[in-house]
Amino acid sequence: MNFSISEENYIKGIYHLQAETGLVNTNALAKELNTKAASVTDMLKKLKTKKIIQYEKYHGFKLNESGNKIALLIIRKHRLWEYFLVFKLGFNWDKVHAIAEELEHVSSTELIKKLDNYLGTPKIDPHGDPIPDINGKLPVIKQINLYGLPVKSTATVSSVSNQSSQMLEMLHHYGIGIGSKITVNRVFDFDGSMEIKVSKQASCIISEQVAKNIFVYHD
Amino acid sequence: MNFSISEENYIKGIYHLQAETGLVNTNALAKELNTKAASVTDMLKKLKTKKIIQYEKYHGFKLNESGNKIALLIIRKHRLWEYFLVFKLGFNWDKVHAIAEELEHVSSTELIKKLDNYLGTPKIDPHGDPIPDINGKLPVIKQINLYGLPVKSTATVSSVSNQSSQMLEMLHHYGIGIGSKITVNRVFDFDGSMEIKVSKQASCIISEQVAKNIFVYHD
DNA sequence: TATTATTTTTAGATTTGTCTAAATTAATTT
DNA sequence: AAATTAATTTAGACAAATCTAAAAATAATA
Repeated sequence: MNFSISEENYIKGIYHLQAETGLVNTNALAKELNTKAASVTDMLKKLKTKKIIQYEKYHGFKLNESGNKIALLIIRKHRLWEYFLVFKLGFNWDKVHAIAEELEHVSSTELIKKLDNYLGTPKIDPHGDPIPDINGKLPVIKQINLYGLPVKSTATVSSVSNQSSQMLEMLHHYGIGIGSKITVNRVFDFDGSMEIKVSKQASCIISEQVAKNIFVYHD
Repeated sequence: MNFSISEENYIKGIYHLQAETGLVNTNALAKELNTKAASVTDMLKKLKTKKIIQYEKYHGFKLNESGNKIALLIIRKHRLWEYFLVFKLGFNWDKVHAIAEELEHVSSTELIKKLDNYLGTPKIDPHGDPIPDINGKLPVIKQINLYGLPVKSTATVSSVSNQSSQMLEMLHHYGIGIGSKITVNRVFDFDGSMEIKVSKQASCIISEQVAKNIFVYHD
């Protein structure tokens, strides 16, 4: 079945809200999509006839199985485009959302297949969110602490627990960001500092404290 | 000023038709855009109030100066995306038009700036059509015959005069396509055949006849 | 030039997505 | 449990883009 851009935005909106609350209510979705409750009700009727949602008047709604799959495939497009914008075009990760909102509605599935391949089928987007696979399955990403990563092994940065500006400044200095590939060269027993290699940069040394705030996953 | 996707498509349609005939007529544009004459008339009124076209009822229409610039900037987006699809994602050049039709309506100008830079500001798209610059100026491309290209100089393939399947088969064998970079190593006086290097492939030899059907431009 | 044929425009309807205001249902309080 | 408040839906309107059918203007031809 085919969906309009507006329908796709509603599906995505429901997906994000139901993750938090199970059943979604009209006002919440209206707020999420910057629209009015009456518009939401109109669209709910349409999505119900298209058999994408479970919906009882006055009693909330949520995506059904096929609705969820559609949502995940839209999110897949969104996150692949974000990855492209950041790691190929050089955008900052905080500037790409609005552009990806537009790109995600380009319909060609062949395009997304080739884009995914071109990017090396990444598992995580520049914000640290997992990228659903071609079947709409979210990858299970075992995040481990960088400090626990064995010497000589390589992993990808997926999140950072401390989001303070001081921490972000450090990370920027070391050239570490979500998606960076990190290899541990050695750990110094004296103070727990680690010598690591970030992507294709020269090796550097980070403190135990910094390492413990960085989470990575094996590819 | 902002334009809807539909308005952009009309502007582009007028641009392409006026190149051939000067003034465009309603039926021709309706055919070009797969729509009805009445719909065209409606849109013409709107484009006239937006001061994009010159239009006298019953007497044809064409883009004015600002209309032309808008058209060229849309065409710029279209051709940059086509270039991306072919040379980065690996699409065949004959499969990319429909996808670029969608991508060209993504609105971010920063996106196009960065895409252009990422692609190396190409001057010509995979179909051999020139790519307007950031100001909507079409590059003037001096096409010269590959056979006349001096030894040791490099140029980019822009078009092929013989489009027969036999010719295309040859070009495919040599890995030559629109956009390929060709360096002339030497020319054999005996039969006029040329030793050339195509992009990053190993050198090969093509006949004078083949060379004379290939047109290139200096970057 | 008068008539016919073609092209273009107008008038009015349709679809999609949206809105406001009023009505209905559900939830909360007294 | 009745009254009040909040959430949701309905009714009806609107804008954008499209269409069909009819009217008007232009072009072609006898």
